[in-house]
Amino acid sequence: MSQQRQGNASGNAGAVPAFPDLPEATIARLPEYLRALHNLAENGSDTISSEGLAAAAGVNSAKLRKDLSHLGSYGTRGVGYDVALLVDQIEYILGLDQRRAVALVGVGNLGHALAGYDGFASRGFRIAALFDADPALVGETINGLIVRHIDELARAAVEEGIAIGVIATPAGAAQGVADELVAAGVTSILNFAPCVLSVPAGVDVRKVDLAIELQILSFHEHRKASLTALPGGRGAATVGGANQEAVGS
Amino acid sequence: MSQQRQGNASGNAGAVPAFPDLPEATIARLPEYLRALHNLAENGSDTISSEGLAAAAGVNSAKLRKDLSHLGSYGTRGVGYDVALLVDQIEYILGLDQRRAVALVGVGNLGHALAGYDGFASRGFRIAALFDADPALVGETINGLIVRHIDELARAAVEEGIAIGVIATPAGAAQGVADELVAAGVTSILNFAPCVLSVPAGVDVRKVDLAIELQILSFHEHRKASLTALPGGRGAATVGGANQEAVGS
DNA sequence: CGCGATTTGTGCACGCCTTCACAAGCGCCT
DNA sequence: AGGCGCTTGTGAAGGCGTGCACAAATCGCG
Repeated sequence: MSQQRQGNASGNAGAVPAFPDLPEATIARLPEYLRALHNLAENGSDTISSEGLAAAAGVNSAKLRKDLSHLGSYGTRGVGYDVALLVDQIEYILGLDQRRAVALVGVGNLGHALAGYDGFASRGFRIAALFDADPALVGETINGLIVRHIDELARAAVEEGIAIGVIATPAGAAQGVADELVAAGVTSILNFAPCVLSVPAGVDVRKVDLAIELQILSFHEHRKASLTALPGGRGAATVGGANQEAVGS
Repeated sequence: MSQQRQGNASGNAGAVPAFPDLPEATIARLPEYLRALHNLAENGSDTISSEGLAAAAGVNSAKLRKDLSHLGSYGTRGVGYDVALLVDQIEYILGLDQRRAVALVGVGNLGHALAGYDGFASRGFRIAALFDADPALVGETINGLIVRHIDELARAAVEEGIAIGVIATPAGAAQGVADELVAAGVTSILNFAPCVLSVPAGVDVRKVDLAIELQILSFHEHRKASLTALPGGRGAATVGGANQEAVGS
């Protein structure tokens, strides 16, 4: 263990410390740990055991320890992890120390809510610009930001240093918007439109489809119902574990 | 292959056909296939090859074939899959043939948008009731539905036959709402609040945290940036594949 | 009717992730 | 100073999911 990070040998002043390559599954859980740690810090905890943090994040402790060990972690045996230090570590790894600017395209029903969602601001992001193709929406002010026409995307992206784009348009418009985002230099896209996006290599896309989540739940409902209906089936109340399946590939 | 399903031996008239237990990963992809199939059906396609459907759903064809084979699927070698038949199959498995009633708790910023999101209605769900704890919001009409006070949840849940609940409250209120949902007989919960819910066995919880998705993208931005900054690092444009990572455990 | 082209369904191997179990390390108490 | 209890970090095993590559099956055409 004890990866680089923290005063690395080469006289290089901080920054760019030969990036550790973490398993994707671990990366997807880091934000969850971070949230739990922030809660703990607010409650005045200085240190936390893997058991305690795991409970707060909804995972088992072995998984948590292995995850943290991947980033050359700083725990003390017999004591636990230093909350403040761990927060800094994870925020650094996730690149949250720099407040990233996000462009949101599509301020219809869902986009409007996202523009006003304070969970972004409170967790390291700044919605820097809003766009829409509908002239009726352009000019409207949401949360102190003016909705601009999508044609201004390229210019605004450069001005604001935007690297992440959020697509909240109807499915039909999403691919076009994605192309424009990529052309404007955006290299990460969060897609709420129910469709597959095609983007060049080097651009990351994550998709969130609200209906799909419900459909997965519907499957489990269907399964549970068919089990209880079964002649010898044991009751639903005791079937299956209460697994808190989190989203994230 | 050739699982049960479709005229099973026992004289059982349809319904409850000894539920096949599919891998979770497969279940999470079925809704994606379903969406692609609906698109194809609208375009007038009668049959589709695994290659074609895989492209439309953004996965590789081997994976798609294996997924479909798990549900004792109906493809014809040399031809492909019957679109209409496959739609029926998947909708049956997902339990979408019955239009499921959903209760939405919390009609603040995000909840308001979810209440108006037509993607739910168009994909097999009916938002049957809206709830909030804030008296200022109770009584408001959204999309033809009146917001009720949360105390009415139990009664409404029974009346409407609600089995799925959506939590769109602040994190602090989420656990309490979850408890009330469970008490009202809800056995599946979609949680948008950034916190871990604790529920009894037999209740399924899926979590969607919008900020987490951004944080994962932020990590990749950070990684890409540190690679390009590296002395011998190859440019960002060719680093990493354009992997369309979908959400879902 | 037979043959070739095409596409499904799947056996198999590989790699990732999870989980267990335990040695190593640290602090505290005597 | 020494020992004891607690907690981390990790080696190893097992399970799950992915992707390849091919045999089996079906259609269309001559």
